[in-house]
Amino acid sequence: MKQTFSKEERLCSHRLIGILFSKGHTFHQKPFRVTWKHESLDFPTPVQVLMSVPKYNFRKAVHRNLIRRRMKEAYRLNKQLLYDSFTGTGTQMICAITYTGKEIVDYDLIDAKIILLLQRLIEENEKVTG
RNA sequence: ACAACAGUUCGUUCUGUCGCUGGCAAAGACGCCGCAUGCGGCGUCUCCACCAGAGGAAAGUCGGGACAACACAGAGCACCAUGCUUCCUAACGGGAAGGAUCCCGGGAUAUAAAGGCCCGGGAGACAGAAAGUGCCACAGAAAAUGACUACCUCCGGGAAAAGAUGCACCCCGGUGCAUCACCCCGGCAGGAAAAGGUGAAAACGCGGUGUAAGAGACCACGGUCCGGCCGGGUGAUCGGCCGGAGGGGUAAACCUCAUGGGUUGAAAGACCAAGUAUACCGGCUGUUAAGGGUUGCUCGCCCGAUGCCGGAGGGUAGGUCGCUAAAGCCUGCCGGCGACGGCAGGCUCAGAUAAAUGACAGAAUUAAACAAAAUCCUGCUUACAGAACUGUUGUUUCU
RNA sequence: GGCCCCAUAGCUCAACUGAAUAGAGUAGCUGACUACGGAUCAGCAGGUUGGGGGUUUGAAUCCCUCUGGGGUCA
Repeated sequence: MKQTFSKEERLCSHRLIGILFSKGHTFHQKPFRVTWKHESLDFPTPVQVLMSVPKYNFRKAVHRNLIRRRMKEAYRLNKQLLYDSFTGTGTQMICAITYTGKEIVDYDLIDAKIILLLQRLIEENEKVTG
């Protein structure tokens, strides 16, 4: 099981980010807000994701970096759950995870909540693919 | 040894597993080219290893630059900034050393007081108020050509018991009249700035002479300011002598003087690729031009037929460079009180572009403070657990 | 990343080039009016002028610095 998090797995295109936030679907998972949309990509990876911590809640760059790195770490270690549900379906997805909590949370809690929202995304993907 | 203050330096480390960004070269895949047909070259991608990977403040964006574009010919006005001296620096509103002023503490001398002198510590945007304008509430006579009270002179009036002088009468000490002094009231009069409750601030301080009353009007002592000469110092300035002045404060009020500043900032800018609309509406002009050109204005300057300007709208939002070898860092020596500079040797130390330093476990002391590069450098300011060193002061113990 | 602006009573705003009690509307409290409430009338309270420092006799105002908030630039 690969645990990498390379550039192809991150959402970098300005154009796709604009499409995602204007036309994507949204749900909430306690400290996070998830925006997702099915989209065909130029890369073989099943999902492209971006992580964001808004400046409104965390004024200092150090705190934003800390939370975003914990989110990235949790996604990197658990993303195989999501990838397994996409194998063979041929669909691709773009997704944004925004931290909406107002205080800094430990890694263990972030890890548990990331697993929950990945399972929700798997359900949404199965609705489309049947 | 402990505590306080000041300054300087550092500001987590190691091991294992997984992961991120850049570099490097070996290997593999793909594409192109050359031919000697399975080898070479070039480009892109992947990738085992290996190497490097946030700060003293990276922050605030406060000051100054480098660099870039614009119109980097030029002139004037306006505007802005700075303001003791010398030095450091690429430059600065930064820094070093010094000077004067002010404040605090102590001491000596002297005494009417203020002040000055010596020692120690501290502070500040520290040019000019003697070029001009404005302002200085309330209180107070008055806040800057000072005159309200009180004072003096002059003028007018009043009062009269007592005073002085002169004249007259009675007749030998009295009476009457006039004038003066004293007293009171008044004045579009003058003098004076000494006393006066106020105020943040009151027209050099104090003592005398002087005068109608007074006053730096004059004198002694002291203090402030200006100019000249002599001496010390690169200079600010200090000391001495001579002459003069008497002038409230405020320039982080306008202002004056001196010095400096063109404007805009890497979303600057250069190149490549892709794509769209040479469409629509309104306005303007014919070469001695309309109009335009990231300077506040005027002049000047430049562009100006593939017409220009404005409105509304359409397209793109990818890549390369700028982008890190620099006013660079470390060590040693030399010069300088110091900031700093010079010489020699060595080193190469993030370069991302939705944006990289993390997670977990263990150990050292245990959980480690403040806090994240975005073109770069330099200073300032602000935040900050802990550690080390140096100096000063105080207390205690030992010799 | 650069540039610019703002902060005054619980709320919305004044106070012009410094002048001594910082003012108005609304909200609040008390009383009057009313059978009760609203409206109205009278009165009261409410401010470290975002924090700190400086200039000045005197600062909401002028200067410096910090904090918080907002705008703008391909």
